[in-house]
Amino acid sequence: MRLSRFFMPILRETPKEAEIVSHRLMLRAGMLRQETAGIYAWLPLGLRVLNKINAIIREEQNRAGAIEMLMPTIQPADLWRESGRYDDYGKEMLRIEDRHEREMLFGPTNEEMVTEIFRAYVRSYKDLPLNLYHIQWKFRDEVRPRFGVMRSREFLMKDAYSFDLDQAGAEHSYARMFTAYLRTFARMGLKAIPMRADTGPIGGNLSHEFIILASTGESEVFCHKDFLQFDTPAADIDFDDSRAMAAVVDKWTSRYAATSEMHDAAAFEALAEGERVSARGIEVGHIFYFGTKYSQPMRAVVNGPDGKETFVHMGSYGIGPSRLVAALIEANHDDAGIVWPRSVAPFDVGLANLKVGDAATDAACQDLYEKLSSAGVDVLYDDRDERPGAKFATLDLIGLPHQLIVGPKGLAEGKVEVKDRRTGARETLSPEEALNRLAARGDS
RNA sequence: CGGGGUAUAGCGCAGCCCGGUAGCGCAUCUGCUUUGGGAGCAGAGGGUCGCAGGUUCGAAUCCUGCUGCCCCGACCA
Repeated sequence: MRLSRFFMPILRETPKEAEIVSHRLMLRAGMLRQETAGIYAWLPLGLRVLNKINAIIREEQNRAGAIEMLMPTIQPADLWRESGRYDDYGKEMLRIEDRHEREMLFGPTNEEMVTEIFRAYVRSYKDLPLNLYHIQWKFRDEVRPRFGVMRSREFLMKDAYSFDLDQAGAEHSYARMFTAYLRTFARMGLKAIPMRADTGPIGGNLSHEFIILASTGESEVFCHKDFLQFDTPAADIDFDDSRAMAAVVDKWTSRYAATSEMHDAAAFEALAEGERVSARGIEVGHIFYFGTKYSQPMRAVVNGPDGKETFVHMGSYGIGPSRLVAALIEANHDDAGIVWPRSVAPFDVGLANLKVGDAATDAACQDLYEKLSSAGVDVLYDDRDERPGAKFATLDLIGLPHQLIVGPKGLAEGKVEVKDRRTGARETLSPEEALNRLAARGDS
């Protein structure tokens, strides 16, 4: 992508409404535009990151055996009357009336709808286990939206719903998602720690929040330092092996970990001093097992092996991709701007032409741009007629993992420069060496 | 939902107390010079001063009402 033809409205000054660093940087980098309180337009750069995150989530959900679908944002109120949540949910639910004066709502979550779909088609235990997920916009009319997309009213959510014949099966499904979540966050370069959680309005009796550690996080968390060294489950782990799945959950729940709401100070103090980690955290995922809470009132039943009808056991599993964009920035930034982990960066490489209009520099940049692009490297080519300082500042702000800096001074000696955004390390290389270096990184 | 702020050009702000033809910086446009860490000079464009009433010869400024947005708390993927 040529920057001169891209739409990336960066700001030099921070809009005053932005309080936390991720919100400030998202506005400054031209990723996001607030339309009204808690409702945002995703500009091209922001959308690229959101899509990268979604792609990782999809891969890991699919790997764990979940199946993607897409349910609507607007739902009929009657569905929610069946579960009893239409009245319970309160003012956080955005209620709408259509032209026929039918009561509708903008979905804050999808347990009712997915249960309705399930019961319409599934009759036999032989079709279980089943896990359906989608990535869809949700609306919760928060009393006080704040911190940009960290707590917005409209937000994107990946929500998965599992259906099993009994509790043992449901616990296996829970463990699959637990494992998938560990892998998902690890692939984004995040240290996510599962913490036992309240089940809230979703209901149920087994639940974990996945909290990532970030110095600017919203809430205080306490955990054993072993979590920082635990290995992420491998990509080839057998998700159908219920023992292997249970082992993952056992391992990742074997040490103390709690948010401030669930904190047990005595238990934490019982740990040796060197084992205690208290930090700040951001909730990026939340999983629930809630048994027959919805299948019973909504009559989602299957015939078991014994020929009798049984209410299915369900769980639901949420990740907020839009919040993750902000959380990733909270965990990855410095004074100059964002520092994207490779796996979610909007582009792999920022190519800075330091003297647009200089024939040799233009030609060298064009050549590198074409060769990197055809090698599968996603390049943002800054071909604007700006001074070098402005280009460096822009590239640092938007945080692409690598900068390829090409100017007449270097070219006179046959050299270009490759800068690593995270470490700041610079290498002076020939264009061919730079190409090999960056193309190799594009593979992983 | 309680408490506190704030609203003037795309962004950041001054002007308001003490009423008199709306200003600064950045950004944008034109020209020239410049080009390895947010350039310089010269010029230009851009605002029904959040909305609605009121007071006044005259309101960004004073008064009344409303609305948006932000922050702190209680609540949350």
